[in-house]
Amino acid sequence: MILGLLAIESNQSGYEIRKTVKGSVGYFWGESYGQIYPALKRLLAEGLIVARPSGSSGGRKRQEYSLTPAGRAALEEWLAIPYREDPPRDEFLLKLFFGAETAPSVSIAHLRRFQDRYRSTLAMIQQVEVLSQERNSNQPGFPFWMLTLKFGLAQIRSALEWSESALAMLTQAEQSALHHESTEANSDAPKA
Amino acid sequence: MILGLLAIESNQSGYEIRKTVKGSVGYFWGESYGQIYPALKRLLAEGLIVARPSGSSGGRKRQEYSLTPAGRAALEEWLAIPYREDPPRDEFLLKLFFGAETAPSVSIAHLRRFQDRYRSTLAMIQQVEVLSQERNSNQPGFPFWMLTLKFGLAQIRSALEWSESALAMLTQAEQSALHHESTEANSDAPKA
DNA sequence: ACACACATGTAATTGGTTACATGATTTC
DNA sequence: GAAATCATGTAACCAATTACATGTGTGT
Repeated sequence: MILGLLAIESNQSGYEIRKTVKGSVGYFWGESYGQIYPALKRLLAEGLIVARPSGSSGGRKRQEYSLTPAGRAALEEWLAIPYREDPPRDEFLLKLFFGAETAPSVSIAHLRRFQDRYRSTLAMIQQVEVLSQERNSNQPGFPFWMLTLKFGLAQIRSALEWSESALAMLTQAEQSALHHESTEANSDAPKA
Repeated sequence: MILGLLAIESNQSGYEIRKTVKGSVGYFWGESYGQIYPALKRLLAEGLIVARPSGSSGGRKRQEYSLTPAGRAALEEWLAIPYREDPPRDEFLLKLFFGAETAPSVSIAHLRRFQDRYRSTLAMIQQVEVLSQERNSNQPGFPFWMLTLKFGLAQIRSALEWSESALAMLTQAEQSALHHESTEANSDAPKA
């Protein structure tokens, strides 16, 4: 990822890379500082990037990195390797799968959280789309960036559609459960 | 996950749990033996499950596990905790994102691989759907199982749709690239 | 006789997060 | 002068895969 980002724009610092990530590949690839800085050192040691101190624009002294020819080659080599997908781990789906082992309200809460998150990432991606179209449409990578972005949009939209029907089903189930309860406990006439 | 599976069906061995996983939650939650057996030991030590040796059905002597009341409580407690999503890491999208840094054929290859995989998981899930409808439709968990399954179906379908248009775009780009090459090198009249 | 499915486990290694530590510069 | 942002890094810890190790019963 670092090599790729430096290929698109060189002379970035570790801090900057982290920020660039959040604004571009962030929704399908995240890295922490604890990952980036050691990685930069390693890449430097392997001669895939070069460092250059730069007049501290912000706070501390800052290192800017760029690709070396070897780094460029390593990037292309890596790109050609078939991607591997690691075993999926979706805690949301797992909890939903076991929904029958607990109260319906629990699953409903998960679903609402799911919707909230997806709605906000949808908004974020749409914003990135607009900004990117304004500023990057002339860059060679642009078509590919749009491709990944469109993928995200499609996935999120289908997820949100699904979540609507899922939520409808669950709230209905909860209603009938409450109804059962209240008719059963009717003779007690509870106040709260 | 183990607690959940044992809640649905008790008296399962580690080996069996692994198999059950593959046939049910497999496409959104995977575990390896190196994860399951230590976890079973830990759960046993914590008193959340109990072991009982069972007449070796297959090869070696076999341990069957079931939930204890404490395990049941722990499961419900866990289900109530808001799910957390860990940082996404989609190598496919990352490689596609950097598509402009390499030959179009590379990205096309990734996309084809993507389609192949998704088509086969689609087929698998559809098969699970049919089997589950035949055999589990009376179980209390059934509606939730269908929910997660429908989610998978929706995601895969939208991914495949997207991949068609993406592939169309890339093959077109490759064609025009080839065309350029041949017209540019026309005076040389290459044979291969 | 051989392979395959049943069955359980461990060790090495990797990959990655989280929290901590530090500190300068800009902005309010 | 406080807070936010720029900026770099390390250490502790955890989760999880992979490969290895072992062994039996069943079907062909």
